[in-house]
Amino acid sequence: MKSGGRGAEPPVEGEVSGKRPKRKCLQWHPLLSKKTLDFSEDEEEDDEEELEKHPPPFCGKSLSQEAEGGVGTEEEEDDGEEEDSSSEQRARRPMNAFLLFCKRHRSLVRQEHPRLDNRGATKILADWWAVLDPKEKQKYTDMAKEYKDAFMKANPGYKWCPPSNKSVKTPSPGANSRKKAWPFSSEPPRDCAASKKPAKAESVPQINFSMADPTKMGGLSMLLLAGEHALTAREIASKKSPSVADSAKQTGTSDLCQLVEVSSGTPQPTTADTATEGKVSQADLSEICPSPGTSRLGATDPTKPCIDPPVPRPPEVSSCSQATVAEGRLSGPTALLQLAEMCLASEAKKTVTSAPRPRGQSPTAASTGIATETVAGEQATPDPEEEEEEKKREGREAAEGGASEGVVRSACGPPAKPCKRSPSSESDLESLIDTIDAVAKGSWGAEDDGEEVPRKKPRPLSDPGFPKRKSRPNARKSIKAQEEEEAEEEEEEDHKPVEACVPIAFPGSDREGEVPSVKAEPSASAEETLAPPSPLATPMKDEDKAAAKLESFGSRKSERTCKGALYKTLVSEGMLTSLRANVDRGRRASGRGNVSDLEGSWAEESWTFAQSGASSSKKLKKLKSKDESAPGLGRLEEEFEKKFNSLPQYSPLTFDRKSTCVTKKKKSCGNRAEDPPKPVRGSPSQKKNLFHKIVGKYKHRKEQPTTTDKAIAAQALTTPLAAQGATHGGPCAALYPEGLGGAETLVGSQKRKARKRKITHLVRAADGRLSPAEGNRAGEPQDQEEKPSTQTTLCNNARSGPQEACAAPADTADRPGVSGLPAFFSLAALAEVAAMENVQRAQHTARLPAEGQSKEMVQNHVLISCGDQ
DNA sequence: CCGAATGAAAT
DNA sequence: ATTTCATTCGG
Repeated sequence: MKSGGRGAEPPVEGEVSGKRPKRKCLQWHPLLSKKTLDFSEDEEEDDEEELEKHPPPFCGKSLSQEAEGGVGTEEEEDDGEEEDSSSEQRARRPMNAFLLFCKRHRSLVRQEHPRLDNRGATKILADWWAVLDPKEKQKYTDMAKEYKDAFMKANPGYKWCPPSNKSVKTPSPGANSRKKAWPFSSEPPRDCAASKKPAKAESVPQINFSMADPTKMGGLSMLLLAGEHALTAREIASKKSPSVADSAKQTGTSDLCQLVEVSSGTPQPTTADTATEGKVSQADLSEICPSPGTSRLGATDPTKPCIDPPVPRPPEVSSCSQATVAEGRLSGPTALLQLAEMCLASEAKKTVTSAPRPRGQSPTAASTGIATETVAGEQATPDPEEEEEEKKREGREAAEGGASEGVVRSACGPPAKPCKRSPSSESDLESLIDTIDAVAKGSWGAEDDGEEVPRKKPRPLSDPGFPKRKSRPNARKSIKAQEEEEAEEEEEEDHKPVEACVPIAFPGSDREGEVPSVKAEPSASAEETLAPPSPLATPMKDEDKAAAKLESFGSRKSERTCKGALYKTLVSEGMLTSLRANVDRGRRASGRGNVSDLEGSWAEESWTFAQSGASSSKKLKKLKSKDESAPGLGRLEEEFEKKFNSLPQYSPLTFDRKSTCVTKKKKSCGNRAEDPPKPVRGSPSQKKNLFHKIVGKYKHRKEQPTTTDKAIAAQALTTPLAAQGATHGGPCAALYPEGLGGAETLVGSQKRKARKRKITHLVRAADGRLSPAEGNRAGEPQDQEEKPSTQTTLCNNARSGPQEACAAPADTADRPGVSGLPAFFSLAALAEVAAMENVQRAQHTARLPAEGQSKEMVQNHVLISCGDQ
């Protein structure tokens, strides 16, 4: 249907006749995080957990099957036969290095160029990728490989292209209408779930992957994890050697294999498994609390179930919470929030028993209401309202994120763990988050994994008790000022660029940045996402900060506990369904340990961290939907995520920073320290190469320069200068020209030839330039921003070190293009170009940008010139 | 749902 | 050599 040829998508359920729809994929992947839909709410996550916990869960049939490879034959496909699942099941192919890169940086790009659409962003990303330092690239490549390997292990026979197959079928009812995000859910559930689920119920609505998926996920994830884990470790150890991958792989493989085996071992036994599951689902549910934890992690002991929640809850906290609320939603804490909510709910129940929940208020009101409630609850008693809250939440968890958090805090009571970490967070947000985390987490552990290792240090500050918001400041301070934002940041960077830079990245931050992806709310869009609810703080700052680093936080036990309790309650009450979402989150938060983890590095910590902070945070907030993804994927996802996060993220600044250094003096906004580090500098020769490259690129595609390019150019120019500026280097650094060697592939320049169908856009304009469409499309929108940004970049660069660059550009604010370019380009040439451009464009675009465009042209020319030189 | 990009795999 | 599909998300 649909127009498109293959389309099957929409029909998701629909079967398809179509060819292979992509839909079916299971997507085990971790990263996929985003997808998520919303349905997640419904499902019961618990099951997942439980299942997960059990080692062999089972359901996995599909999974296992795949893993096994089947029983013969082609794995996946077959499934289909068995269950339809197969159809759905098909896992999505693992992302390649570039995709990983895109995923990681797209948000940044978008941040810079809000107006730019994804296509444009993709282009930029491609450019970045092209110039990315080989080393950096290698990281992504390795990860991709790793990912792929793990994936393959998990799905032995996986074919990138589905055998024609059947199509999909499986109409899953709508579950995924959108994308199929979680295909698997549907299926598995069927098997396993079927039995159990029904009873429960209502939840049923569909999907669910509740059990099945999770289960699977669990299995997979474990596998993956293990594999990754192994790999990672290895990688870390020998990060240097290129071949690492292989070795790692092997190692990983074995581990994975084992895991796989384990899991697969179960496969057939579906029955048994199923039974188990079923059990779990229902029976266990009630008990869930303990069981999951226990089973899940042997190590971790779930032990005390809900202790935390009840306990603490200092008044102070409450105040904090309020503050939090005020701020709006923070992302990070989402998980916490949920947890809190859960806790709260549970408490409430206990106390009050369920009460009616009015819920009348409209959503909007809800938030407010909630806040109020929260407060009230704290002080006085939990009222029925709380439940209301739950419901509301349910309805719109996302929106309320902030509020909920607050609630959470109060409810759960912070265990008091003081940990704050935050490397860099600066803004209130951070502090808030930290606080929350701390509370929630209680124990936060270490973070992570080997790769990231360096940074960690969560040094807890002592927890002074949270004096309301003040805590925040204190915290910050104590931590050291990361937040200082402006000034401080710089300094910090200077101090330890390296650390800061560490590729590792900030999981949290990342997410934040990405979060926006939530997609659900367009309106909210970036701003909201980024910006904290409360206006007060500068939104930008927050963003930056967030982006900059927020880390995650994790809360495990407490949440878990809470969750368990809550869960129980809910279950008993039947609310489970509704809560499910929450639970998820909670669950997620709790994260269990999972497996192995051999070294452990990955394991708990990672996810812990990931989970709460990172992943959930934003996403959840906005939509809860996201959760699901998380839940579904669960740890696996998280791990990947974590790993993913560990990948270095380069700041756009590098390329271009919009910011405005000028505008704000502070770099605060503009700068985000995000980027790493890469010192990079290029030698002249390198530069030259770079230019060549660029030139070539342009030749091939004349497209617009895109920010990147410009940036690059700028960079190149500045580079030398910058070199010293290393400190700052941050900005410049990222990409370094070096790469060219060619080894990498020249990809950048030559974009893949257009497919026949696409060719259209290739048409050349009269001038010879690219077709207007292209040029315009990308160019225009970006132009404005780009231009400035470019300049900015320069400025920044300059700032960093050399003033030369700056000076020039600064002067000519007007003509960015020209100004930016270094003197050495022939002005005349530039001028001509510009003139031409202007003329042409002028007609078109009247105002604005004529320059901008011209600039582009100019740059191109310039570049070319350079090349020649 | 297409598309822009890169890459891996399949055909 | 070409085609699929993975991720993103605005049109």
